[in-house]
Amino acid sequence: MTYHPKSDFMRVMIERGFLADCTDYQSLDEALVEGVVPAYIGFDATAKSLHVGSLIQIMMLRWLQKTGHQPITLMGGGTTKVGDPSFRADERPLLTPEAIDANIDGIKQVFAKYLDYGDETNRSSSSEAVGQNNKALMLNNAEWLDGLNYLDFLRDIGRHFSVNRMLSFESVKSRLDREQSLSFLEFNYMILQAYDFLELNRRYGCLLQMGGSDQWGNIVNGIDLTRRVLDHEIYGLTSPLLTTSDGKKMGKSQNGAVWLNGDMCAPYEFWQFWRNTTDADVGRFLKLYTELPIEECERLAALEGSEVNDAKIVLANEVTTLCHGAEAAAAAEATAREVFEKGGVGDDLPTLELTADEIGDGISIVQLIVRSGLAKSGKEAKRLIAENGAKMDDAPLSEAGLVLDAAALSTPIKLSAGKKRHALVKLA
RNA sequence: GGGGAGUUGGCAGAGCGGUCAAAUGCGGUGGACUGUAAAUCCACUGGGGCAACCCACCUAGGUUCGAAUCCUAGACUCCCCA
Repeated sequence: MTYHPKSDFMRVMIERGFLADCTDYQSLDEALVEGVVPAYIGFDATAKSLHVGSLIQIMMLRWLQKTGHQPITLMGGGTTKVGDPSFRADERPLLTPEAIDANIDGIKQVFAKYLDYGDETNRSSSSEAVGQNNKALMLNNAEWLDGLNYLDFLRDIGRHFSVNRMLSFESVKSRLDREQSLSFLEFNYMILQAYDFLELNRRYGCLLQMGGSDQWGNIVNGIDLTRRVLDHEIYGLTSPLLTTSDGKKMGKSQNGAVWLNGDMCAPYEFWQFWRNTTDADVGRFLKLYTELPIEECERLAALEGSEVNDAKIVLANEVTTLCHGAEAAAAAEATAREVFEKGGVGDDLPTLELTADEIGDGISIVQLIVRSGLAKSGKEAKRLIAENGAKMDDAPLSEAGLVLDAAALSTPIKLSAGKKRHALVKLA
């Protein structure tokens, strides 16, 4: 990167590794110097929570606000009804409108922790707020997509799109090359997303759309459309698509996706995810996911040998603090130290509470392992036991048929799967 | 509208009447080595059940002593022609 930005925002993006590509570095940079730039990122409501894969976008919005600009979080209430086909091998199952609304409610919760939306009264404010402050805006594209009239839309918007060009986008090419079907419904997604950008520019003066590099095509479409319809020049900026250094997709743990909502991924598990970062990723992640000064990130990343573990603890603490608060981070760290350094138990371990009713005459150890989340199925639990990977209070379980009664559970027991995954079981 | 090909475990992809829960690769889990790292090596890896055992190769029927494999109908996908 030879470009030297004048704006704080661009400087941070470049320094910290957020920048994959930008449609026009210089003009965007100048706009950022001149005044408050409203910028948006869209989030589709395909699940009740976002996961760490979206954290990089959230951090971009946070930096945007920190450097004096206005973040707009756009919920895809309308677009989720269509489903983004970009770089996907198959069609997503269609979600019901109710499910989408419920997902949006879940997703919204997390943003309040990262962005300042101002007072309730300001939150839904319209154009009035724009340019006057940099309070974040929470919007939903269902607002303008739900009521669209098909023919009007085709005539006003559709005429600006060339199917030839749409087919040439990398995001759908692989799908077509693999001879997988791409429904007309999905094919329209990029038009709707482009229209979002147009509407956000028209209504809120939004100048910039950000997103992962998989969104490049969709973003560029919005820029082109806005130029044609409104003759406004607006910008796009993408972040690299993150994989860990060992080539895996960002954000998976043994229990699946690492969610940002606390009720779907406990702070302790969240903390563990970061604590287990691969050595090679520590520096990169510190810059992207924490707000520690660059020099500090680099110092920590340079630690040698087992000392990088200290850097990983800092990383876990910082990221967990942003997402769940300082208290939760401290509790997670305390539990981790207790469990891993002393081989004991900690309050923050995933805990399964059973009522006397549930136990009845006794409950099998296999069931306990499954219900505490250490195995996905009974078969898996039994396999674990057979391979000596399952432990109860640190003693290997040898008997898969073991049944525990209420008396055996009168004091909490610790179940372990391997060396790293632990859970507590106790009476409610 | 007509013709052809296909649908197999988390994914990719073999199998084409019994020895098939089903090759192989990826992914995942456990173990060894370590630093709660990476790389490497070893093992395991469809589901339910404490177990006996049961369910399972798109769906529903059928033929067979016996079907993922054959037949019929249906659903979905891809290709070619109009």
